[in-house]
Amino acid sequence: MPHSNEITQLKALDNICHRCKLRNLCSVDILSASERKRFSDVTKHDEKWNRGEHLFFPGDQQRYIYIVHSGSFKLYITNANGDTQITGFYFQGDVLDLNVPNNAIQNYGAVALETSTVCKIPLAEFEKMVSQYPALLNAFLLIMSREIKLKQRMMLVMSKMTAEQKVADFLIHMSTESKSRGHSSTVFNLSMLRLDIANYLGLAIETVSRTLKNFKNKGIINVEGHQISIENFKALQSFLQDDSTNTSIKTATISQKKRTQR
Amino acid sequence: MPHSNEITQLKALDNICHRCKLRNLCSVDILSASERKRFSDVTKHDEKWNRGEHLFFPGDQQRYIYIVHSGSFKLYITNANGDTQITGFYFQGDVLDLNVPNNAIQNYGAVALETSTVCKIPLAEFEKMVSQYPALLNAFLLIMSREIKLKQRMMLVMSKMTAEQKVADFLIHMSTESKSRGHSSTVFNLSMLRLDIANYLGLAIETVSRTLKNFKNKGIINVEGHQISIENFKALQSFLQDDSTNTSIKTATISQKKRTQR
DNA sequence: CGTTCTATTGAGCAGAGTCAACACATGTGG
DNA sequence: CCACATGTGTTGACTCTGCTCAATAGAACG
Repeated sequence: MPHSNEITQLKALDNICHRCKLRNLCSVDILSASERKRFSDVTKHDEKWNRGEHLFFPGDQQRYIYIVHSGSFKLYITNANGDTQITGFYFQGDVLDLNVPNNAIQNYGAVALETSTVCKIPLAEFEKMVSQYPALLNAFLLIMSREIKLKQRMMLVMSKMTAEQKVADFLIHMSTESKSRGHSSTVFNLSMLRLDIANYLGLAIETVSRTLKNFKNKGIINVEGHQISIENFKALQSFLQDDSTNTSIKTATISQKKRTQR
Repeated sequence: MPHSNEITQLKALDNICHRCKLRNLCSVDILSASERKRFSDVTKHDEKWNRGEHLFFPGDQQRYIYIVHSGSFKLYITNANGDTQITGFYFQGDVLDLNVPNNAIQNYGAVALETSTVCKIPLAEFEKMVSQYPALLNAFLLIMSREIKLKQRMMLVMSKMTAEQKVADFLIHMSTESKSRGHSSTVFNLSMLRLDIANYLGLAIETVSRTLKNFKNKGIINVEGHQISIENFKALQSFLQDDSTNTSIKTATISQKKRTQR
């Protein structure tokens, strides 16, 4: 293959990968041009998944690492009882399933929340590359570390927050995610169902519905189906603050702190 | 240094590290003799920590990886409000803080639950070794992957289980941990306080106390302070099973399934 | 051997779950 | 293109688990 052709390909690749920004492993910042070329060659680009389709199932033997190129996915685990717990939502540029050692069987599944595209890299190839290009190791570590931190944080959210706080925290989180991808931090789309939000936060779906309504009535947010706009960001944040000093919109609700720590 | 001397040192090291078993990075199975020697040289062995002392604080800049050699630790995170959430307990052979990229500031702390000893490895040295010895990468991946899985599982525990189920699950978990270290799976010591258990599971301390009492009254466990013995393992497990088909000891309690999934 | 930490026990309350009915949207096939 | 079915979301009424408050009892430590 002539050299000029490779350059052309690489430019096209950069064009595609550009959208994935810093979370993407083949980011321009991390790898050299030749490394990227190698990466690109082993990657399957832009495969399409429809809403509700599984990227992979619990019990599958894992052979790929997935990078969300457009759209969104939910990750969930199940236990012996068939209870399921959504453990995270993944958007453009996020990396799925980095944490499964080669050929291990993962116990979780991933489902598209809307029409989405992913790039996938064979796990074996990826591991080969990690040992060859030390620059990758850091990116790798960073992603897994981020994953652990997010999960630890969710443990706190689940055990220490009231329903109101959980939903407020979720909206702030989604806002931040939207912003970090160059979109609006105040107006965005919740691609997941109310049921998914409820499951993720450890609430009943009715509670999520009521809480959103409540926020809307107070003028803190505007919500029409899956379309969300945050009208008063500070009010949302104030739900997460403790206590007494709280001068927030909170009117009737006697905002009682939840649980455990006294 | 004469060769025979190195051999002697290595034997002594193996003797120490033997206890750490498979979770330990310097395990005999993973590294060659020379690699182990190198590892040993950069490791500070067997430093002692008393109950209540911090191995590290939230906000510290991380410079070491810690391996629990004896005793136990709790890991916790805090948020802006000062709420704390215990995210895990760590015992002999467990690796702490593998997931923090070099020089990053971690947002969690670790506290000794009893008099304990740890080996510590400078993070920089460790990363150097990972890039040199590919065998380490796998061990590394495995540990982080295990960490993520545990946290994901705790999300499910916290959002889907009743208080009774949480405590039952915790006891089974502790039993498994004890067994995996070559100790008894039925008689063991809970080195953490009731408060820690409660915090970890997202319960009030009173609820933990009452649930343990309840299990004791039913003859499922025997508990005297921190000393636990499990009298009826199957009964404990049956709390985690769903439903109707449940032929467990559960007598009066109308065992209602919790939350969300219908 | 008192002081402080930790754990137990009881009483009462409320946040959020369950159950149930309905509303709205989307999609499918006759 | 309408009728029906199905999936999703909202709202109301009621219940219950597990939290809060409070008081006391052990353990541990200096």
